[in-house]
Amino acid sequence: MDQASDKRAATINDVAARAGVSRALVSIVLRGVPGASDANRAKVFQAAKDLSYRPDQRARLLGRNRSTTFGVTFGLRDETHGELVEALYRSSALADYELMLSPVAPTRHEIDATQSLLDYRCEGLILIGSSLSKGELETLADRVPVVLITRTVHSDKIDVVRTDDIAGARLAVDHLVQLGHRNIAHVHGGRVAGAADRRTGYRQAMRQAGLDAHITMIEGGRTEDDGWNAAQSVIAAGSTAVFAYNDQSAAGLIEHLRKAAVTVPGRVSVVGYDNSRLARSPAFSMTTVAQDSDLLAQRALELLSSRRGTPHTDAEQVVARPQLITRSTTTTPKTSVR
Amino acid sequence: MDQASDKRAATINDVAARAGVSRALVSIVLRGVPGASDANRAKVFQAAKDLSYRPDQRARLLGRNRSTTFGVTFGLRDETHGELVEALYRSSALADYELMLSPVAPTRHEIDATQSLLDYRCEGLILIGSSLSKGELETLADRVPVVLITRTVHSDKIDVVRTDDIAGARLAVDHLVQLGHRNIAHVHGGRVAGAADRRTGYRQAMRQAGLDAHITMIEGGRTEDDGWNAAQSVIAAGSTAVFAYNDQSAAGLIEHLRKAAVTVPGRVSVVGYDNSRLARSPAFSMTTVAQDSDLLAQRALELLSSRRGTPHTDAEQVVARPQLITRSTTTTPKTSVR
DNA sequence: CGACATCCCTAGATCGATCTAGGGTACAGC
DNA sequence: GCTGTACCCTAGATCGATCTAGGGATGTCG
Repeated sequence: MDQASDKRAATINDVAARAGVSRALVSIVLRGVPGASDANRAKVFQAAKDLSYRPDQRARLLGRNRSTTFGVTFGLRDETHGELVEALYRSSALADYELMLSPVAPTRHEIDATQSLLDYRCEGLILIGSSLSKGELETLADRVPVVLITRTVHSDKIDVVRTDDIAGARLAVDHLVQLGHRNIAHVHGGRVAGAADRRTGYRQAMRQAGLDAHITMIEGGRTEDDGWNAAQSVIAAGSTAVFAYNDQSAAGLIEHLRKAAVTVPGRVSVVGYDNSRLARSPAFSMTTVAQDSDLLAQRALELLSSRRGTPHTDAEQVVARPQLITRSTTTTPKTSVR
Repeated sequence: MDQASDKRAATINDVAARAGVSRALVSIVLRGVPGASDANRAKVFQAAKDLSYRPDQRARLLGRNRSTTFGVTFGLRDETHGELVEALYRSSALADYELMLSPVAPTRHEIDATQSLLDYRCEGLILIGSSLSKGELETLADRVPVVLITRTVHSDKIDVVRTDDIAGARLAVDHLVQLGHRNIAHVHGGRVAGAADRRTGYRQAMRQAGLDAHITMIEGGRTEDDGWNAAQSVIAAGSTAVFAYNDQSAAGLIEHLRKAAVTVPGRVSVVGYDNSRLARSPAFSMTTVAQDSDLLAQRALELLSSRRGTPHTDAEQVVARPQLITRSTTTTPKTSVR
């Protein structure tokens, strides 16, 4: 009989009929707003339970334009994005927000991903590591509040929540300097979100340590492959330490160095970035710079919800402090160079 | 003026007014169904373009219960799930399906993930690597068509699309056998989806090669950590080759072996599973067994769309052929054991 | 006892689309 | 000229919720 009866799921009308009250009262009770007697409250709850009623989100969202649904774009291939998404779900469960996910992939452009979220009339957009242009971002921001995580942009329409990547890079380099390294190279991230700041931080720290002459920029990227490909240049440069754009590229780099019989950290120390699963895993146990995903997620949600309904006040930049996590891919240099 | 006017997005009424036709005609034109003159078609398209109109998905879905929206659950931490999701988006773009994503994570149980999809009244569910019980799956299947990818279950209510993991495991083992290995261990996946079949395939292949006596099961799992932790047992067992549950655990294993000065593939050959980014990357360049994500995705979508409206016919099991990809973590055994 | 506030509840409009049913034209065939 | 038949178009119901406005009760106070 189950198969026959549940052709359609129970609606609010079914619940109202069973409880012997009006549709509106059911809505009142189930939303938990005042305006119903205890007796009726109980009846409605019971009826809803009996019918295992769950409100239809499509209708609920359509009903009143305060949807409390935020759209999130993220890169399917990017591990750290996954961790941020997790953090967003954690935070949104505490508050009363619904999230809607829209992935970005080589075959799915970010602009399509955001469009799909707008089609559902999300009340706000969280873009993780966006690579949209400033113009595209502002067009979006004209329609709906937008918060960037992990990426920054100079615009008074767009809030940004990010880690201080300059400081993060400096933490990494300072750590290496304190260990005694001088030939410290940076395998950078190219045009990826955050890469510019990490380059800047690297340069600053090197200069402050009086190591201007040792500044060595090596072409890299986001992926293991990019790190792998950078290894030859690292060896050629005679570096005793490397600060990599992120953990993934650091991992590829380490693999290649070890394969070339350049031990890590024996001959070369490596610092990653993100404290991703890879860095935490005993397989790498990588010294790295951690971003506080939970904080970033929470602040992003707070910003969005504070924007709802309000007209453009000035955009905010929330900047979180990074943290160095020392593990076993860094040590003192074996042979003092120069 | 932009900021002022677009407080609300354009609706179908706005388009109708601007084109000087009825709401219904706009709907007809924009859905591309017959029943409008060329003249009006042009007018509607123009009006829609002028207003940069995009239909409201909430309303569209609510309108008629043929929603063509399929829900997808996937593990945020699982790389291969990401690749399947990508493949699903690729396939669904060709056909006319919308996908709605719902992630599973340590803090977000799969049952919540599916519930959220049902709240949007998705017309079908695609569960990637589900770990729900048969009972839970069947409860879902009573409400809406369900297709499992990567995981299997014996039920006439639930379609399954998967790779033949038994055959995949056999490919891996046969490859090692042909290279001359005899002490071939299996670092298995525990209770993870597909793990049982891979164990079975391993055992079958070993027996057929007359290697019953060398069957060695080593506790593993899905992650790099699991592979890392298995390394000691592999060494202790004196294996010259390992077939791992997946690429991630293979990667952890390889790391640990190399760290222990057990060269790969010099002393130990390793075969992974999934042909994930990790396996493809030059950092590992791993021999592995590939699943055809695009085929799986396409078949899953086809199954779901064929189920729409139709009552339960018998569930289907689509089984795809795996493919061995030989790279550089396998070679002939250096020292013939025994 | 009438005025007024409070509390509980419901009818009906509304959100923005789709779909059904039926109303006009225009043209062909008898 | 009448009927039939395409073809094009629209009014209005519908989906399932929320929200507004207002209608009884009941109680309080002068």
